[in-house]
Amino acid sequence: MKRTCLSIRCFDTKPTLLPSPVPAITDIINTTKFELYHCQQSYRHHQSLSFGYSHHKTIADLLHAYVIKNGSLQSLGICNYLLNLYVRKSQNLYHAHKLFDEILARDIRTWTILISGFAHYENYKMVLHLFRKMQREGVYPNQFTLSSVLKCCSTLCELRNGKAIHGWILTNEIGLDVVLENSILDLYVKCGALDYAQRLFKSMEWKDTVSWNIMISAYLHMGHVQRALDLFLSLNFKDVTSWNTIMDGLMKNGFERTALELLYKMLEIGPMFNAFTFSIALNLVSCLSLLELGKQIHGQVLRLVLHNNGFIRNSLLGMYCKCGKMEEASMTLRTIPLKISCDDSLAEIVSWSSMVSGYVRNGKYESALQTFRFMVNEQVVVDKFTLTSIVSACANKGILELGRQVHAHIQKIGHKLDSHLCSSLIDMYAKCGSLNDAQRIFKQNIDMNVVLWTSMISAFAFHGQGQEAVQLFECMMNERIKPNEITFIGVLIACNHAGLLEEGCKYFELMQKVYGIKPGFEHYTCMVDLYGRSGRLNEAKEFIHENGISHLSAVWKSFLSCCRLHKNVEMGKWVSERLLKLEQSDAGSYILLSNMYSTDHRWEEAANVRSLMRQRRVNKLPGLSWIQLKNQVHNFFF
DNA sequence: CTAGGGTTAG
Repeated sequence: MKRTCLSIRCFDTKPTLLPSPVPAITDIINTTKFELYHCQQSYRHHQSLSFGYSHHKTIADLLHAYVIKNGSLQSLGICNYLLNLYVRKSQNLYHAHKLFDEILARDIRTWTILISGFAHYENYKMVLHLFRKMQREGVYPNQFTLSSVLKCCSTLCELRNGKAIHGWILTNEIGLDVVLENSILDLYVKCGALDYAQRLFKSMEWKDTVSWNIMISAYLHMGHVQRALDLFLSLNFKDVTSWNTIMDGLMKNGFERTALELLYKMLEIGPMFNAFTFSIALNLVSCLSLLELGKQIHGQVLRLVLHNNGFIRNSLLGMYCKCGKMEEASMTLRTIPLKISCDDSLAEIVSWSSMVSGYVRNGKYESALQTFRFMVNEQVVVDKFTLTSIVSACANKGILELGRQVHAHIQKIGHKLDSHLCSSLIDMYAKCGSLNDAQRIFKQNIDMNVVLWTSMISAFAFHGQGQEAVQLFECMMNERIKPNEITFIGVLIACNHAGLLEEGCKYFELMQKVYGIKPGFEHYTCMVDLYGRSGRLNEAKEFIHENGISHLSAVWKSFLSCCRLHKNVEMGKWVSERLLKLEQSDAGSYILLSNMYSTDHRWEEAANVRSLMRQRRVNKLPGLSWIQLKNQVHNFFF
């Protein structure tokens, strides 16, 4: 039975592979003899080799063997055909490269097939290597090779190489068509050379819609939103890409509402949506948390049978994750189509890592870890994206062992720790109590960014080592790394722990005056805490009024615990009245007040607060803690 | 030319 299936498959697929331009090969393949030979061979191949060995590959290999046997390697036409077969059908670039070396008389087509093949599989180093070799051998590149090489330079941000090629084209007077000029334009944009792009754009005789679209995306990449919008609006003819580009760019620059307006406008007067539009629309929906609109788009996606598109599926998944609908997200994940091609496998990896990060984002660490275990069992590729989320889950669950295992695993497979993974690991070791390990990772990392420094500063703050945290913060500013709002939260907490009132005030001012960061309620709470803990209750009160933050209950809670710390019961009473007005049903406020009375041995008043809680039916959730001993988690209630 | 996944916040 197996044999029949295989033969049918081979015969079925054969016609698509008929190499019509090369008569010699066509003759061979058309003979029954070859067909039989091929089927027998492929049957043997299927038995001896692991599954996944495609019939295309078999055909290319057999043809290769046949060609060598018959001495047809001299025929360039056959060689190029065979090379193309390796590149396009069997996707075996290794064999293609080997064959390429065997071909003695290579023409420009031979080079083009191989170079565009490597470009297609994003092996850009090889593309550049082959291009240089080609130039050394004195072969003149054509438009196809040039556009492959230019795409490669733009992906690698190789501005120097790109400029050299542009110069070479100009001096050798190669015919520049719009397509090639657009590639160069895009190269300059991707490398961030806006001035070069503008100069080229002005000098271009013919500009098509693609050229204009590239300029729109150029302005958006540089953050010149208004210029991009003006350019977009001034276009007489806007294609789908123009609309897609402007909406995506507006969203990424923080103008989500404008992007949404344009989406509605596009529906009314613009061109038909394509797959890109749906993906962008779904991302827009997640940014704005418009779940209902998202569901409508989901319906439309199903109606148009676009749900098998990897990008769209992942945008859907991301939308549900960001809206907190994990059930729906997991449903989307479960509908991965069976057909898995080269592009789909990446999409699948992205789907899984989105799912894991979604669980972590929504605080469902246990589900994240479960998904991870499932992935390992089912041999789904776990890459650095998934690992980063998993380490973060370990950090928040305090599971040092798994965290260490993941760290060891990363070292074993030789992954370089990038900054995201490092920050996650630092955070994990710090939260699991191993400050030394956190420090070791921080020191071994070479490319430093804000998040990395912030993680380490917070790690010190977390361990009560305020002085070290502040020192590190000073180092960071010396290195001219710009702190963000989260960095300042860490620094202010550190000042709190070390009782550094003056420094805290200094940094709070620095944040606003030098770095232009508007304080959020976390910063205000830290400051109130800082004043309060130092015993300056009146200054804390003044601070609250000066900054107009008396409506924030977190601020008053922090203030109240300071009153308890300094046994200022009268002030505490006054504060708790305000607090209870703000939040009638929050157990925490009652508990704080009652605790303050008990600290001062005013048992009766403490009991009154408790009975007030009962009257108002406010329940305190019991505290829960746990410890992991020998693979078993033990829970404690308070 | 345009679309998808990760880190820091007692």
